[in-house]
Amino acid sequence: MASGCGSRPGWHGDSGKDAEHRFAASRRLFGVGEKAVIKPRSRRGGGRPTIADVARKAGVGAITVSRALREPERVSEDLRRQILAAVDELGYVPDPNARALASARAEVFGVLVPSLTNNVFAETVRGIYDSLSDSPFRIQLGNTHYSGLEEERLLQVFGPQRPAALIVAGIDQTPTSRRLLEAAGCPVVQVMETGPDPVDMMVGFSHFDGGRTAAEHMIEAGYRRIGFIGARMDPRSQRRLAGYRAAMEAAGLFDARLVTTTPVPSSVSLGRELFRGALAKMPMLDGVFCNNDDIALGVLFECHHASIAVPKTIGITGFNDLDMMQVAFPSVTSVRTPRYEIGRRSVAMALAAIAGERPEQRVVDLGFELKRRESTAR
Amino acid sequence: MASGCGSRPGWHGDSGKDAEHRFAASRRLFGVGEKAVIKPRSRRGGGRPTIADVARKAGVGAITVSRALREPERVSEDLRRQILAAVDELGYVPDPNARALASARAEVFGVLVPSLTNNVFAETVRGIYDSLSDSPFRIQLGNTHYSGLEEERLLQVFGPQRPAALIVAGIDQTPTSRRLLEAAGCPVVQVMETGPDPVDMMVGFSHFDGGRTAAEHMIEAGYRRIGFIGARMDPRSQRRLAGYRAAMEAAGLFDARLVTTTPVPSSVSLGRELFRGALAKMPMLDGVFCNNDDIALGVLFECHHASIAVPKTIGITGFNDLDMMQVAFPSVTSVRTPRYEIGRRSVAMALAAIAGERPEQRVVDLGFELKRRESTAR
DNA sequence: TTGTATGCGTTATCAA
DNA sequence: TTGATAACGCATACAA
Repeated sequence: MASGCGSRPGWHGDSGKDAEHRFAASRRLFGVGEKAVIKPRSRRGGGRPTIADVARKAGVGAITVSRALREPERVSEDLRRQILAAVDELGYVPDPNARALASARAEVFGVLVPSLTNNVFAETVRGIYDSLSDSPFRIQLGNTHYSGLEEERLLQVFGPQRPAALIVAGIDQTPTSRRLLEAAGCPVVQVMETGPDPVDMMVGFSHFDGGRTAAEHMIEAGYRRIGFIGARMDPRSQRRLAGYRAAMEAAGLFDARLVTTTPVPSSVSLGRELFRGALAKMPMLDGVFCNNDDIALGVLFECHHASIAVPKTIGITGFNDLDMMQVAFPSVTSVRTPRYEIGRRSVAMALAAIAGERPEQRVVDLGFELKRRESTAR
Repeated sequence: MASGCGSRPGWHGDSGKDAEHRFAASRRLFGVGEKAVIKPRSRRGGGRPTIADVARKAGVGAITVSRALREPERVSEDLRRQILAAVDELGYVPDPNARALASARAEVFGVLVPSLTNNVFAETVRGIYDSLSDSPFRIQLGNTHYSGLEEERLLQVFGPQRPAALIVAGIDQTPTSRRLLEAAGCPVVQVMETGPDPVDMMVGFSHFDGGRTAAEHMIEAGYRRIGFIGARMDPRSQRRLAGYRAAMEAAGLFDARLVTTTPVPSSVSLGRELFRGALAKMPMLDGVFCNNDDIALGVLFECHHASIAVPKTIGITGFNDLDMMQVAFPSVTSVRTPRYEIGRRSVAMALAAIAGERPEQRVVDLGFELKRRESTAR
């Protein structure tokens, strides 16, 4: 039953015999029995001090305590000192739930990403966390699993929380998701890509240009039969492919058989497999532009296994420029993307909007940078 | 100012001229001006339907709606149908903040991990998300950055939210953190490691055993001067090192100069560097057990660069068994760790505890598995 | 099985 | 600058 997979316990289910499990027992400490002898004091509540306790101790009204904490400058020096002392002494911490209920705004950033393990999003999320770590804002992270429906569902869950801001990956929201984002009544930042018609704000770069730049580089380096290998093929990958295709067509080199894609999630081992398939299909391949660095690494390893010379026989270009690409043997050319900075910037923009500032630009393009390395140095 | 770094805008600051920014404008739609002509209807509130609206439409009491949603079996078929219809029609979604305030329990899992980009934790977190995705529980993720103080701070922030459960990485909490965890009044699961004296529950495996197993394998394979290379050196890495040392000492092979560690965060490029340093220090090294797979991959690449034969001249063993290890050239021996399953299991245990079930075992050891590959096949 | 009264801890409103 | 009062939206306790 505690197998972790398969059947899940019911959420509200018959709470069984509540054993002497630690916290279950601690629940009984509160007002449940004994029929309150004197005052019907708070039936539940965990004994934590409330704003009223602080107010009493400081000899002021509750609202003044509230103000002293949120807008110190609006409370006189004297009272502020007293209040802060009482807060300290009692160890008072405001209840975020009560606060959200009363103010109709939670100090929460909703963040929606398609994957938690893909380094690209992990880095972006890290940027968001780092930027918010010493702010009062919490983060509500949602994993859409690259699914528009999941995204809608999560947005529906996030909405009622009245988040202070929403950060979502991508620009291809479903109509329903767009409506939900617009109805959220808070700043919205679409990240990873730039594009027309932002819901509110955008931070990212052009994946089409990234793909084109990579392909152009390989063409310039002398490669001609350059394949495209892509896994997952989410909208951004599709645009990288489109950029690759544009470059290839401009050079009169495009051939549909050069393209190998799959909706299967990306991985190094998949990269190796796809490359073998591509090679079987087009033995005269002399280069590959990969969807991302994992795929590129898989290609590189297959070249080693099959004793294919890199960059002589096959040139390789990746995407994202993970740390390992510069250390690989040979080092691998890749397109460096500003994923951490995208996270930072998205928060900065949301924060500015929350503060009522009008953004200088609603759409921020952070660009990318081609890193030329040995794998394409013919 | 929107630079994303450096000075941050004040959180409560003078909200400036609130421009015609989209959401700022939408705020004005509500009761602020016009001095309510008829009834002083809700001053704030975003017009979203409340439980009272549903109750009215369904012709029942609010509490019945509440029950119909949380414990459907306690409401008659008829009413339930009517209520659900009204809910649908109105698009009613319960306010989680109000719910948390009223019930003194938020449907939130607090999750504390030391890193968001380290694949190990990313996988664990993914397991947690997957297990909770179709439950009513939200996830509050905190990044401790491998700092005990950060952990304390985050726990202090999580506490007042009254989370339904807390999942924290590691078993080396500071005394303060332990106190906070014990005072949380909810199930607590320490993950990644097993050990004595759990705060409440634990899911993981023995890193000491993992390190020892890896070292023993290399010794059996015929390696003698086996180095240890470790980055970050968090408590778990320390224990892996201890396991390695135990095995080496048991075989009479230990030498302090074989150990190369650094508190610097792990990366493939760092692995390469550390290995060069180790080799400079101990040229007769014939094998290395790495802290993790990133380091191992860096070692492998350096071997390629320096034309060192693997596994002949140098044997390599990694830790965690990332997908790429089996594809690498040569494939790399590694210790497979159940990180995703740890995430799943931790949630299952927490959920069971929430349901009042007594755990069969408070400490669950999910073990690990040594994957023998070419890199140690002498 | 259903409803009534009340409280959860905080902030908005408005008057002092 | 400060405070009394009334929400905020929902769930608990208890009665019917």
